Amino acid sequence: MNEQVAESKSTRERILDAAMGLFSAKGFHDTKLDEIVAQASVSKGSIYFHFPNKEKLFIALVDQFADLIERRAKEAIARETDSIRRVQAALEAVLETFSKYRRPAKLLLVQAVGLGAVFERKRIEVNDRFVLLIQTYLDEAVADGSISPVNTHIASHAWMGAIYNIVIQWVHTGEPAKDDIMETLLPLLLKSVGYRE
Amino acid sequence: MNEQVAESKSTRERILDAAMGLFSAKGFHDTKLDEIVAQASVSKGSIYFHFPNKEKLFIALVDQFADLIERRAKEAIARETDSIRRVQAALEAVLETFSKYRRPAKLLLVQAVGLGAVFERKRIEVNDRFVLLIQTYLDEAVADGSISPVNTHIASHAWMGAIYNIVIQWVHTGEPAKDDIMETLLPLLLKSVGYRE
DNA sequence: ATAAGCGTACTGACCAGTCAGTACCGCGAG
DNA sequence: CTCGCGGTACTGACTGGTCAGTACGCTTAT
Repeated sequence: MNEQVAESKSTRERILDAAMGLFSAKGFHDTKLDEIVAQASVSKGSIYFHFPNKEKLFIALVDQFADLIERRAKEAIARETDSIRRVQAALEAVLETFSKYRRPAKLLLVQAVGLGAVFERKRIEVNDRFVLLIQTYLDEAVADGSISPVNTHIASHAWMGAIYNIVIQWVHTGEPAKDDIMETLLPLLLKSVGYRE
Repeated sequence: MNEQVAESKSTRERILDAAMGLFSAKGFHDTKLDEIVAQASVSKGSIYFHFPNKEKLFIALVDQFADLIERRAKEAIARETDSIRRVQAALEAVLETFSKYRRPAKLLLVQAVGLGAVFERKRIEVNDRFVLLIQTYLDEAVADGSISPVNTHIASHAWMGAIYNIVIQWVHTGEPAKDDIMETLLPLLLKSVGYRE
């Protein structure tokens, strides 16, 4: 079987863990492969056995976390039927997931920005995935009259930005606390599209 | 005199111009000093005469643009007396300046992120400058009753994020058009803190 | 003269990526 | 059962290109 004994995860996982820790803390360029080698207690060749290059290793981490967030959001949405509650549930799920996984959050929101063209496209792709998700349910909410008509495309981009910046702030300073975020940001976003609770 | 003939700006400016073009398009790491040398038609020695190193050259560009934005915002604020109109004027000025200077906008909002610790601190410093500016006048607006009481700290961070993300989107795709941004984003932000026009 | 301003050729540290080799396992043939 | 075979997972010393930064020299203005 491909079971591993308790003290040692699979090599691939050890690499991913170490890479996540280092990339999220120091960024892509300031993290040397040799540091990942040391941290993960694997050999350099081993990294290149599991990943084609440093860039793809980084992207694998981004994808992994983006998938998780999207899955959580969709699960939360599936649990609700009312359109405005779906929006709310998705927001909660996203914030919940970000705050639960601080290092991946930093990787996705900070360290994945400002690297070259390849990463740029990735970042936009991930961003657009979430924006589209929000927009779908905002449109639904407009259609059934829960909120006033707005440009939902701009609104959803604005929402993503607001969420990102608050989470980035939280990632760096630990402030504001998770509960404060939920209590302030959620109503703020809902009010921005004219929803009265 | 240190006047230059019409066709050639000062060397320092030519360096800054070329660096702005390249950094904003390709990012910090993907821009080679030799490319700046070629683009600016100056020598490498010349760059190192005017700037201590590549990093400081980049930071000089960031500072230059951040200063410009802050100046424009403060000018706009000075022209108004009513607190809510001040907030509005500052927002307009910031968006106006971003949309007028697309390349510097990309430099500040995209390329200055995800570089190492040094740049990180710079980015946070700049972000906090703007957040504080917004927060000051939001607090004023709360105090005089123009808007309902909210956590203005979180609100101003959320606002910055919303603005950033819309501008980033615009920087990449040219969409949404400047006027759409003004017409949609401004009311959206004001509504988010409970302001009724 | 002398120094600010600039040009050019050079250096050398750094680090992603390579590759020849090792360890170990399951499997089918004799 | 055991021996050869091939495949997978992994090792780590080594390489070679890249590029920020430097040394040093020439000019022109004062």
